[in-house]
Amino acid sequence: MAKNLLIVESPAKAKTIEKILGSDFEVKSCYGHIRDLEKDDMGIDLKNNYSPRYIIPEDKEKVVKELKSTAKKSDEVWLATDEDREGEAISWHLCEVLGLDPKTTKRIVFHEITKPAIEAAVRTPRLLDMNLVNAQQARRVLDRIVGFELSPVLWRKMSMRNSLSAGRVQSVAVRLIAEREREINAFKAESTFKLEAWFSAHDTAKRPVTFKAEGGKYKQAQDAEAFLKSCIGATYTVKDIQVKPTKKTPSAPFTTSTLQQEASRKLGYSVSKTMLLAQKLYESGKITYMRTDSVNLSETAMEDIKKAIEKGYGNRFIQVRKYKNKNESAQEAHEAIRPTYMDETSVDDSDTRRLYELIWKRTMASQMADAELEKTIAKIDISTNKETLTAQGEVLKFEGFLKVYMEDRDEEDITEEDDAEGMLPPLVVGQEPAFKEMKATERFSRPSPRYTEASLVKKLEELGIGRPSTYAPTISTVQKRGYVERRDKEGVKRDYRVLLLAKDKISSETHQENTGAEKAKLFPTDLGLVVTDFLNQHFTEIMDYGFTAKIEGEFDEVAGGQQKWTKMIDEFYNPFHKDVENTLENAERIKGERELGLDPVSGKKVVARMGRFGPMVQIGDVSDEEKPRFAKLKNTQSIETISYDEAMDLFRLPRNLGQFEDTDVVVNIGRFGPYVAHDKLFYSLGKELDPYSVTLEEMIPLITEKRQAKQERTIKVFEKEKIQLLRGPYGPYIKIGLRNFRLPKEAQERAADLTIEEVKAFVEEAKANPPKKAAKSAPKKKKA
DNA sequence: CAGTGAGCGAGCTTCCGCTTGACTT
Repeated sequence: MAKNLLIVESPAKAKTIEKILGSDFEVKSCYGHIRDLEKDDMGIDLKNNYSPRYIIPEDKEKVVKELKSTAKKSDEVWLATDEDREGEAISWHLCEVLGLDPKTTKRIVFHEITKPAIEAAVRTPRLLDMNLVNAQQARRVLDRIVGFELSPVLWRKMSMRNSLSAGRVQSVAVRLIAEREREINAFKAESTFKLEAWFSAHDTAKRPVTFKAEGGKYKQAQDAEAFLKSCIGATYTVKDIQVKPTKKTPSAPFTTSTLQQEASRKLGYSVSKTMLLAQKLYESGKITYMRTDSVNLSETAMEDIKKAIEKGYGNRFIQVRKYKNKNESAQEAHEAIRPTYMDETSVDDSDTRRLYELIWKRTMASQMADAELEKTIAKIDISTNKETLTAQGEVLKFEGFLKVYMEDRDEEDITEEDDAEGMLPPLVVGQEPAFKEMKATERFSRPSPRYTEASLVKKLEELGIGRPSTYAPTISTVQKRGYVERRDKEGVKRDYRVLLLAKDKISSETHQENTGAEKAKLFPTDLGLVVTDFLNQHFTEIMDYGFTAKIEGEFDEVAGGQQKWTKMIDEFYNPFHKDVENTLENAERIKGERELGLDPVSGKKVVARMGRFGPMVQIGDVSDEEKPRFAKLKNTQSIETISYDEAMDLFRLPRNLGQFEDTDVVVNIGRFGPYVAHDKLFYSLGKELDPYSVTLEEMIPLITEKRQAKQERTIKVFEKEKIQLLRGPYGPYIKIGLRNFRLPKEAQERAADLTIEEVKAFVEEAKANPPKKAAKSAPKKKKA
C-alpha cells in the first residue's frame, strides 16, 4: 500500500498521473461530485441561513466507500480535483466525508497532465480555499432555489400532464429559440436587383477565360432596367487596378464549445454525438480532456506540435502562438482539446476517426503560419454612363495553415461579398475586355437562421450561461421537456426576376428558387413559447440574458472574500420568493389563446390555444350548452401562426370513408399520427397517404395487408386469459394488455408449443426479476 | 397504441454541474 492517496475527478486522469508519480502515490478518482443537496424540502434550510443539507447520492455510495477505506490505510490524503469553483467544492466535500481536516489537508492543482506540471504541483501544495468553496455553495443553492421554486409554479399554472421544468440555464436557452422564431415570423423580405457583368479576357497561357464584375444595387426593377438600357452599345475600359496582400490567421485550438460547433458544421454531428465520441477518444488516451473552456496548450504539447509541423511541412510553416481566452466566464481548469501524441495522425476506430482527425488538424493549424493571399480589385469604366464595375480576385500566395485546416462558418456569419472571390485573369489599365452580358438579378434579404444545437451552444457561451459539462445535457433537457424540437423545414418556392442585357437587347425572365429550407434546426414548440412568455412576464430578472453574468460577478465577490455567500443568497431570495408567491396567487393559468374568427355554421368563436394534451383549435366554449368541438394541431403548425382556413381544415377529421366488409372505415389522426380504424383494429397510415384526401379504394389494400402482417406476428393467443405470444424485433415475447414480458431463451424456440401454465410461470418469473433499469428507478421511500 | 380538452386534488414531477458506466422493450 502506497503511503499517499491522491484523489482526482476523472479515472482516466488517475491512471496517467499514477504512472507519473510512481510508487509513493496511489491515485484514485472520485468521479466528480460525491455529495449533492437532498431533494426533500429543496435540501436547504431557508429559515436557518440557507444551511444546505447534503447527502451522498445512491450511485456514489460505492465510490465513497472505497475512498474511505483507501484513505484509512494511507498516511496522507492529497486533494487534486480541478482548479475551479466546482473542483474546490469537491475537495471540501471529500474532507467532510473522509474526515479530513480542511485546515491541514494538502490541496494541489494543475492545468495539464504532464510530468513537469504534476511534479511542480506536488512540490507546492496549498490548503483548501473556503471562499471559493462558498462561492460554489452559493451557485448550487441559487440554482436549486430557482429550479425548485419556479418549476412548481409551472405545474400549478399549466394544464399539461407532463413534468415541466424551469431553471437559470434551460429557460434562457428556450427564450433564445423562441425569440429567434418570432423574429423569423415577423420578418419581411425586401428585394434588391444586384448588377453583375461578364467579360472575356485571356489568362497567362493566352487561353480565353470569363470573369465577373459587380455593379450597384437597385431597389426598383425599373431603375435596374434603366441602367441596363444606358449600357447598350457601351465599351468597357479597365481604369484602375489595385493589388493588396492579405492574410488569414488560424483559429485557436478546440474548446468544448468550438469542437461542438465545428463537428456540427463539418461532420453534421449533434452535440451529444460529438461528446460521446470525444469521451471515447479521451478514455482510450488519444486526446486530452474534452470538457474544457481553455484554449491553452501545455509547453510539452507545443513542442510536440512544432516537431510534427516541421516533419510534415517544414520549418517555414511553423508559427508558435499563445491563444488567449476571449470569454470572461472561462475557468480554465484544463488544457484545450488536443491529441495526446501528434505523431498519431489518425486512429483505428472508424467511429471516432473523423472527430479525431478534425482535432488533430485544428491543433496543427493553431501553431502554423498565416496564409498569405493577394487580393486584386479592378475598376471598370462604362463609356455610356458614370457608373463603374468592380472585379475582384484572390490568389493564394502561401498556404500556411490552410495546408491542413480551414474553419467553417455559421450561416449567419456568411455575407454576400464572401462568395465573390475567385481568380481574375491578368488585366492592365486601359484594356478593353470583351463584353458578354450583364444581369440584374432580384435578391431577397434573409432573416437570421434558426439555431442549430451547436450555434445555440455558441450563443450560450457568449452570454456566459452554462458550462462545458452542461451544454449537451441542457440541449437534450429542453427537447425532452417538449419546449424545443429539432427538425427540418421544407422551403417554399419563390419567384425572382432577372433582367438581361446581351447583344444590345434587354430581356426579362422569371426564375424560381427555394427559400427558407432548414435542416436539423431548433424550433420552439407552442409549449416552449407559452412557458417562455409566462416566465418573461413574471420572472423578468431570471429570464434576463444578463442574469447569469450578474450573479457570476457576485460569486466572484464571494470567492474573493468580499461578501458572505449567505448574504448574497438572502438578497436574491427575498424578492424572488415574493415574485413566486405573488405569481402563484395572482397569475392566470397559461393558455396562450388566440382568436381566429367565427365558425360559419354555428357562428361560434374559433380559438387556438394550449390544452391538456397540447396545442389545439376549439369551436365554441365549454360554458356553452352544446359541447365545443376540438381538433389537435399538426406537428408543423403553431398557435401563433395557424390561419383561420388551416384551423377549419383540421375539423375535417375524423372522416368516415364508407364501409368495407360491412363495417365503417374511419380515418383520423391519433397520438401516433394518422391512422385508419376498421373492425375494432387500427392501422397506421404511411407517410405517402394523406388522411384528408385518401379514398376507400386506397385504404382497402392497406387494411388487408396490415391485417395479414398482424396475423404473422402472432404466434399464439390464449383467448380466455387474454395473453398473447408475439414475434417482436428481439424474438418472441409475452403480451398481456399493454404490458410485455420476456420469454427465457430456451422457451423462445418452442414458443408455439407452450402451454398456458408455462406462460403464466414465465410472467411471474419476469415480474420477480424486472430489468435492472426498472429496479433503479423504483420509487424511493418518503419520510412520514 | 389510436379517447381526451373544466376543476378538484391524491402523489408524482423539478434545478445546475462534476464524473462514468450499465442498459438494451
